[in-house]
Amino acid sequence: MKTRNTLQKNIILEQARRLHHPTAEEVYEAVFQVHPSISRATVYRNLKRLSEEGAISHVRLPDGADRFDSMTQKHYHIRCTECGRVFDVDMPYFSGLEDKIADKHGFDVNGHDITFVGLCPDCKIKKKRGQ
Amino acid sequence: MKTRNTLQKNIILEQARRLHHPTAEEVYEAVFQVHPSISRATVYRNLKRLSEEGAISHVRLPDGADRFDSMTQKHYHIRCTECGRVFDVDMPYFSGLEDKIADKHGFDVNGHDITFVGLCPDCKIKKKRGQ
DNA sequence: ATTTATGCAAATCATTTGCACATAG
DNA sequence: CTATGTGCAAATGATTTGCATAAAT
Repeated sequence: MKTRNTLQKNIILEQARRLHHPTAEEVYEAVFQVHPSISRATVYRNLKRLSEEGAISHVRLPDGADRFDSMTQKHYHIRCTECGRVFDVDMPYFSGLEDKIADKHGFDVNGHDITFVGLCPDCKIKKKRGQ
Repeated sequence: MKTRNTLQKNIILEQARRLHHPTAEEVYEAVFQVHPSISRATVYRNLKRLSEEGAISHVRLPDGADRFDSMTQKHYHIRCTECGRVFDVDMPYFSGLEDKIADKHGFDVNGHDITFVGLCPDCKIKKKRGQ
């Protein structure tokens, strides 16, 4: 099946790129501002297609809704336990990590993900203020 | 609030420990065999309590339902992309990993998780047979 | 006796799907 | 023209919650 170039798809890509690790819902809200007849299903479908086509990447985290990222190279993420926001981690990617475990388990290891959790700078300040 | 020792809680712990990285649904099914009046809500509530109390650990993965693990020390997991089963990874825990990123982001980093994905030995065989 | 836990059904949250209609190629 | 995409509403899957009743301390 060849994929088409629709108005909706373009706006969704634009907003997914403009926002910072948005969830599908956040993309929906942004697209809604400029194209109010958009439906959530269209946003979900296009985010899926766009990541299959490699225009964005689909970030699945161990908690909460999936997010989308304009940075398509492999890298790690950190999630704030307080506000839930997600940031890129500036740490080199462990390209050799898979090989270290393959033999021990008999798995064909295809990839890995590292997710850090912690308290982001903004939430640290809010917490300090609160007490 | 102090937590009570109920029949249900004991059976849930026993089954969660006996099974291998079960989902809540798998625990429910196992408990149902011995105590058919069990409700899913009770299973979810007790798995949550048991992991808060440290009897089991709550494993959140970037895909699919949460799982529970009798191995309560920190360690990594690998998930088969074909059958979805989860296994422990026999690789030393990176205890110093958080420190490496803290300064660059202003986060208070509290932990990390590594999830590997790949094809498990059983699914490798099934795939080979299928073609 | 009092408080916590259970079972049920309904609610919630993220995401997917079926289907009739619209539109890009 | 015809296949692919859209919008809607309903379905799905995982998990949580409100509430009346039951059981543990």
